[in-house]
Amino acid sequence: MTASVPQRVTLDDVARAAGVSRATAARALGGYGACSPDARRRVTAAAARLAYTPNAAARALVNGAGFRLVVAVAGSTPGVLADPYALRVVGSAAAVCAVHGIGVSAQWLPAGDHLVALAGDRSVRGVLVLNPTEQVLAAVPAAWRGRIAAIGIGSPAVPSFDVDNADATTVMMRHLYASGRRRIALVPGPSWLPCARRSVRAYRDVMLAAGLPVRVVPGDFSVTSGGVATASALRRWPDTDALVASSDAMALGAIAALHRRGRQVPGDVAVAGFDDIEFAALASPTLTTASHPVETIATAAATAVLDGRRTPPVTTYPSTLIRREST
Amino acid sequence: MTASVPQRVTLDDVARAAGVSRATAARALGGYGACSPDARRRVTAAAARLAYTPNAAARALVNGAGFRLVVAVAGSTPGVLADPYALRVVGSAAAVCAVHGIGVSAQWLPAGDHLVALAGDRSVRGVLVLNPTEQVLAAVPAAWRGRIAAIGIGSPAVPSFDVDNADATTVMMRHLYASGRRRIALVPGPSWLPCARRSVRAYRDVMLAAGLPVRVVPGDFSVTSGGVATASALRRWPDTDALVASSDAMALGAIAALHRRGRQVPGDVAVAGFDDIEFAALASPTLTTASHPVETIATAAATAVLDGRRTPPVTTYPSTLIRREST
DNA sequence: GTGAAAGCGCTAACAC
DNA sequence: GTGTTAGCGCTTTCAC
Repeated sequence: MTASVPQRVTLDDVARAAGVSRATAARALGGYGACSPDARRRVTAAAARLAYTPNAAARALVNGAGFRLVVAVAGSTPGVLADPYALRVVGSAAAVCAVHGIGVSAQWLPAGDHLVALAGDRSVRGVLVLNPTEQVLAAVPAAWRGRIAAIGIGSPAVPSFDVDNADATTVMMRHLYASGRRRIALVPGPSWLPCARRSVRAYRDVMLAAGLPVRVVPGDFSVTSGGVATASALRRWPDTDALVASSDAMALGAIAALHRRGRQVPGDVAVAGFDDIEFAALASPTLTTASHPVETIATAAATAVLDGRRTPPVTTYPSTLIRREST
Repeated sequence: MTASVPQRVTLDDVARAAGVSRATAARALGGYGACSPDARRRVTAAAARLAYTPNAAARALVNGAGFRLVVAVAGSTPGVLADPYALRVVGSAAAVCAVHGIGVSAQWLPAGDHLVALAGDRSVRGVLVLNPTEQVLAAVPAAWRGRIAAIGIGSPAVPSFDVDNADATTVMMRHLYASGRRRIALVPGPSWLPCARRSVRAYRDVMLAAGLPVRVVPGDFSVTSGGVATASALRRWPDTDALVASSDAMALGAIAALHRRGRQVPGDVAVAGFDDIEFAALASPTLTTASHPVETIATAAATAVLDGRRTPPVTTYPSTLIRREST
């Protein structure tokens, strides 16, 4: 260890060391304006030698770029911030931000118009909206194009990064059908969530095409709601022989509820989840589920916002069926 | 919704609205210099009316305070960033940061001297070190006092925020002893982790005081390591009648390993965990564990760093025994 | 008690 | 191709 607090190196120091003006140094480093190869070389060398790192605050101040990525989580309660799914997104974003020398802050998004306030905040470099609704996206100011991305559905102004949960649902339904299940109930996420409606649609399509009854009991992704939905499904349709839940938490809650009622899994009722969390493989029976590449999705979305590149309107990530004992 | 992109409100706007100078407005809002009660009232009212939020970039620039809180996670691989425990800390910090208008970035801390680089980075407002070792803390520059906190052990320069895992271990040991267990093995965290050594010490004290054999097989908090440690413990001490793990993940891994070997839980071997994660209550058998107020701890540590208040050298949070079926 | 003014480090017009 | 200059929004002396 040498100096405990290294002297801060500014652009002025670099310029002086390279024998040029500050503006030239900025151009050389930024690579935008005109600059002689020689000057560029000298500046680059000086910057490297002095271990120059630009002051992000000054940069943010002058060009209003902002210095934090906000992860805005839509949902009905502030508790959505503690959701494991949201945490994985925030964690991935925080790792991406570290590389850019900025940070991520997380906040609950009770309604779309809160996004407008963020747009007016100069400290905000960009926004990642988690689980947005059409209303939330409709509130996105046009000026935010390129500085916002959605994990969930998108809109013309907001590129979407999401798992292909319609396909995942279809694959899961076919798997259950192939293994002889016919009275299959779906426990999707809350009905206000567009991706939950996507799963319902995929489920309906398969069931109707097979001439089977449609049975949907919405949950909210939580363990508790999985138990409640299971109770409700069994009450309404006692002959149910399979339960497809849109989260592993709900599926695990469903298994617990079935066991409490003396039903065998998968003997009496097959149960499938979604996410492939670590404990899916530890449950008894081990849980059949579909993978959900949350970190990949969040990293891509954060990178797209921070790099400000043009992004396709929708990027879909595949989900893989993982067969275990519960089906 | 009115204007799509609200005009940014600056201190100048507030000052003008309140009919005072910018300096007075700053003093009134900051509450430091001299300021007449009347001016203060007018300024406060104007700020509220205009929904003024200070530009953190400008503030960071002028007083060099930085605009991100870095969560530095010590560990042997970058994978520690994806650990559920680290994610909960980052998530809590991100929520605290949102209130302050700044962000959090997360990075792996392979060695203590990486902290020195952070100290030289003016964009860094403060640091939260997760699971530090004595070596890591020894590398903390003195100038960082008040801008750094540890979740785990501390040092004279770094205040510590941590759960009382010595006490938690002792309480758990007494519980097992009281329920008749005598051949109790401990599966603590990795031996480089000071808090793991604390648990071991508490465990030894109880065992030695009771004249019982000391049996320790370290793990790394993961499900896998819980299984490996269990196999190792059963091989070395086949008469083991209880396993105390320092994480619920390891305990769940231990239960799975025991079941694979045909051992009953808790009939043959009692198993206890630590953390009280959601799935502890869903496992079969449901898992006896001890609570770990991670969010409370992380929020307190982040707040202490961001507020820059004087902090006691060590703040300890209690853990509660949660009795379930596995013991 | 209050205002004027300097300056944090950087970018971007604008002259030369 | 390069240097000069004017701010970005805020804090903080220093006069008054």
